[in-house]
Amino acid sequence: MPTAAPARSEQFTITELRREFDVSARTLRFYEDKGLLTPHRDGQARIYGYRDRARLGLVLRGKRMGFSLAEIKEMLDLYNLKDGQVTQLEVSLEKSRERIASLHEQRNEIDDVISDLERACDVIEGMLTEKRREQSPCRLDEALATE
Amino acid sequence: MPTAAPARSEQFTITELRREFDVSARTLRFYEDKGLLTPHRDGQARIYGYRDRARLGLVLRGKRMGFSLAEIKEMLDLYNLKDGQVTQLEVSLEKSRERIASLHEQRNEIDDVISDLERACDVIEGMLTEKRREQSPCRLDEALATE
DNA sequence: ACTAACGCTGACGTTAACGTCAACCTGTTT
DNA sequence: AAACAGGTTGACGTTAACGTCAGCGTTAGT
Repeated sequence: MPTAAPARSEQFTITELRREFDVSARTLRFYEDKGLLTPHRDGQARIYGYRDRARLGLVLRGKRMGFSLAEIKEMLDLYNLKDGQVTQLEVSLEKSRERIASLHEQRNEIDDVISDLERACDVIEGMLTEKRREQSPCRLDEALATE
Repeated sequence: MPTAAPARSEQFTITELRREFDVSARTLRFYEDKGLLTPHRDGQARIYGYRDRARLGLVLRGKRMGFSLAEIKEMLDLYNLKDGQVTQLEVSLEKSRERIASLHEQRNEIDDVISDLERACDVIEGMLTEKRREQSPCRLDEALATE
């Protein structure tokens, strides 16, 4: 009767996972040491489930955003409350909100950098059109002039 | 009167800068080694100008965004072309645009994480109100079982 | 003159996040 | 049986980004 779980095993070996996400096996084992992944075993071999696969995706996204593995773990643990006490839930809620706030800040900084770089692009384009117009017939002179 | 204005010197000592930005002196010297800052000297002592101060701000912003010092240096060098050759300008322009594109991606990922966390907050809040009313079992993992 | 504050230069230590390598097991193919 | 592909566990190496510490030189105040 308790065959509620789908017999369709959505399991991955370590190489499957590492190819899909383009990471090394060493990295996956390292993440396991750090508690970011928790595959079970078939004998000695690791077997990753759907959950681990999803978490790995989140870890890598976190990394692309510049978070440390410790920070990422903290964020992941927010999804894993299962049956926390009320106080634990409250703490998690506060942490989530802090994280959200800092992410908004980060977003704003990114916006700033983007507009900075866009202005820089405009300037470079201006320099390029100007440089191309003067066709530099005397390149040698210029080269010699600028020591 | 070719007197340079040393009266209100826009110069900073290492401790002034480190206090303003809350970094260590070691860090400032390290950034100098890496070519991110280029203070001149009064005898042995470093003297930072407005330019260095601005660059330091950009470096720290870049760090908050998760960039390595090498990447930050590349971005800073985009502001420093002065009078490059045409090909160099073209390269810089392309690099700037790539950087802008990747920043847009990063921004989108941040948005994704933000909405993930906001949903998690909603779920946690739901669990809290329910928990406070009665001692019912909670199932955050099922509630979050996105796909 | 002495000390305290501030600054400098090495040089070694540290942490995070892996890479690399050796040695081993294990099932499958040749 | 031998080799091979894929997996495992240590253990040590590496890089980035600093921290820390020792030793030394200059002013400024007492």
